[in-house]
Amino acid sequence: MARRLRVSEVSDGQMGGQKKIKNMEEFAAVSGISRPTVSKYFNDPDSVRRSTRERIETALERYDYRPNIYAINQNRRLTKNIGIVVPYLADPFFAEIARMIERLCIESGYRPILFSSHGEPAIENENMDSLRAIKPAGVLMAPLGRASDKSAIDAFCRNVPTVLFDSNIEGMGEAFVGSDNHSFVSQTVEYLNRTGEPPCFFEMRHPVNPNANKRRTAYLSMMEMLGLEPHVIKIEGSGWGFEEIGRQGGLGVLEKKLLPTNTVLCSNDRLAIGFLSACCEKGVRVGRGKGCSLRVASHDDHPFSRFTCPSLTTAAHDYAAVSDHAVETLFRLIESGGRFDRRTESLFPARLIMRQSA
Amino acid sequence: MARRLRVSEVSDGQMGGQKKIKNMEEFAAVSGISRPTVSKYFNDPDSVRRSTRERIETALERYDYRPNIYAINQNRRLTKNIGIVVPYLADPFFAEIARMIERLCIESGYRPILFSSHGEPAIENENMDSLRAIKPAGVLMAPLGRASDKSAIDAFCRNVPTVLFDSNIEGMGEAFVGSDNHSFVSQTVEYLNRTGEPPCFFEMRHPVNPNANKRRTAYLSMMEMLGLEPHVIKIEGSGWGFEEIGRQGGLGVLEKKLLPTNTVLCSNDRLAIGFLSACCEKGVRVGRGKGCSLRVASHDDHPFSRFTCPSLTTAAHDYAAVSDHAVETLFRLIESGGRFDRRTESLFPARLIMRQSA
DNA sequence: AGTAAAATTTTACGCGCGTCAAAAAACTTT
DNA sequence: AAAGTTTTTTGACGCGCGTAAAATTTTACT
Repeated sequence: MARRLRVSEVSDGQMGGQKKIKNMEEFAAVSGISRPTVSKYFNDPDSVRRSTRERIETALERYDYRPNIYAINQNRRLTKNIGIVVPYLADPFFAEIARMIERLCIESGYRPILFSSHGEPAIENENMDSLRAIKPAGVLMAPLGRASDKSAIDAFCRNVPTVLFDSNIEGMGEAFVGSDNHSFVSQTVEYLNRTGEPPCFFEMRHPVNPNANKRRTAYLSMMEMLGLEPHVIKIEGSGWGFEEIGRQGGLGVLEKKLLPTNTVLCSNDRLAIGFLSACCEKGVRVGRGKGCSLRVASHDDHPFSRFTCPSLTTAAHDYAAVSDHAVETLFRLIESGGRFDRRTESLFPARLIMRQSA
Repeated sequence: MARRLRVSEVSDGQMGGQKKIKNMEEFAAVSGISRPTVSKYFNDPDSVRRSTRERIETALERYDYRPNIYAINQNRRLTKNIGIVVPYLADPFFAEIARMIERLCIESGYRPILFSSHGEPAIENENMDSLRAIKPAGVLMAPLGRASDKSAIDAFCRNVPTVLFDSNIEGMGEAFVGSDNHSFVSQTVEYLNRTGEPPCFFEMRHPVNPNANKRRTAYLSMMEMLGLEPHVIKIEGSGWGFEEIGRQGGLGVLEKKLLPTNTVLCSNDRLAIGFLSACCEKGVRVGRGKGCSLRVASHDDHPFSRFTCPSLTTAAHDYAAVSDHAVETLFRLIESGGRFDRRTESLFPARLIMRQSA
């Protein structure tokens, strides 16, 4: 009854390694190792003796067996899954950062699983439900922000080891990793002020993302520090179609000539892309050369901002640093059993990218 | 021994529904239904009597229990997972179509899982490995194209019910759903020719995507049909950074004045975005108005093409039709046991979007 | 060679659920 | 009310693997 198979019994005669391995039992038999040891090998190849490891790996080449992931996850207390949640995957910024995070997870032997909330709180909640179902070792989450169901996120973070990134929600998750908005704005404002008229600040009246608020605050304090009068232009619109909102808002201020200066600092690149589109439509030449009546700058270094007309001067995220540190923090969190003694916030500074628009 | 728990034994006294349910056994106990019947309910709520269903759902409200997904998938012969593979998620076109496909899958009670190949064949192969591991009911795959490891994809499609979309690989997968490239090109060429000089065709010398070849062929046959002399401009560059490739190529042809006509038809929008960026840099005014020396059009209706300067005239995919039909085809395939009698190819026509660039 | 330490094998149980067959109970029909 | 039909319950097995304890083998070391 269930006695262990011996090599000779499962040998495939003249087929030479064509036998299909159904489970770890059979694979252990053909590799001449006991199943528990094989199991140990798959959990950590270095935990078995070298000669054992080599025998397993030899068998692995011949029989291509892979442990059933569902059986593994059912029995392990912690899976190797890592959830990644971004608010809006159609934004190349998030696609890019998700890509870097995925790669780092894979390199460390984890299985990243990517979710997008598509800008909708209901989907964000669904994603958290899906995440609970897969019992991840940890989660890296960039929340929607203002629209998020705060209590749902809070409850989630209490159950699942979570590191927030990009967009901070006070007190939630075991840590936050993001960009230092003050660094972004101080560099753009300083540069614009040094090379021309001081900028007005162009943003949505009801931004979905908490970074927007920090950027406005930073703008105001920067202008005060420089002894300049701030001007904040708030445009209408809701949702995640920032380019269109920026375009409509841009058409509005250009038509009504509401701009107090010849220099516009947009809260983020996607808004700026829309604003530049509006300038083009209105025949307003943008840039710092002669013949140009307007300078436009922004924040984020969105993948497309290099290709706007004119190319967009902006403050760049340190994508690599943010994703590296977020992943590293999550790994530390997992090793600490899912809890930190205190919540940490890590902010990375921006790098000014000077292009043609300002 | 393992005798069934009765309600009274698991009642939580005065806590009123706070007891944590560990498994289906316990949930069956508190709902007063046997475990096999509860199991049946979760597989198909309509397969149990109405009164039974209501008792289960009442208990569900009080105790929020969810079956362990790993145990389910281990025992079911077919999971409810559906794999979605796109070649490059940082391209908003794919992010958009992935979003639509995800939604359709969820609505039908499946669990979509999204993978991006990030433009690299090695990752595409890794993704197929990951997909095998999760034993999906079916897979919707947009392959990399020319760079794909064809034999790996072929082997994969033989094991897993797969529908290809966007980019066709002859004979692989049980079906293909995509756009009709001829429809795209015939509309743009016809329009450009009717409203001005006939276009030259601007493309990469070694396009990664098979649609590019079809578009060139369509351009040539269209020009022949109209009795016009075709001009194909092939630019260098490799990889998935199409905008930068288009920009470099654009700078090249503008500097060397290689354009045979004042009208350029780009193979795709991302190339066109780069080309427009080059025009801007070179001070070439693009559009159909006076003062403009160049017209530019393209194909895809990329999410950003509305915001280029000037906005891009292009031929739009029928995103909805392609994703609808791809998902529907996959569901039919799953119901047919994973095989079709013959491979079908479904192509959807384009819609011309006239904007400012041509 | 002898002994202790480390690694492996045996043996056995458990995870949470799908699924089956037979028995019991609940509805339906005339 | 009896017979027939549908649904549920009971009891049991299996899925593929993690894991623990005890027995055994291998390795390292004095």
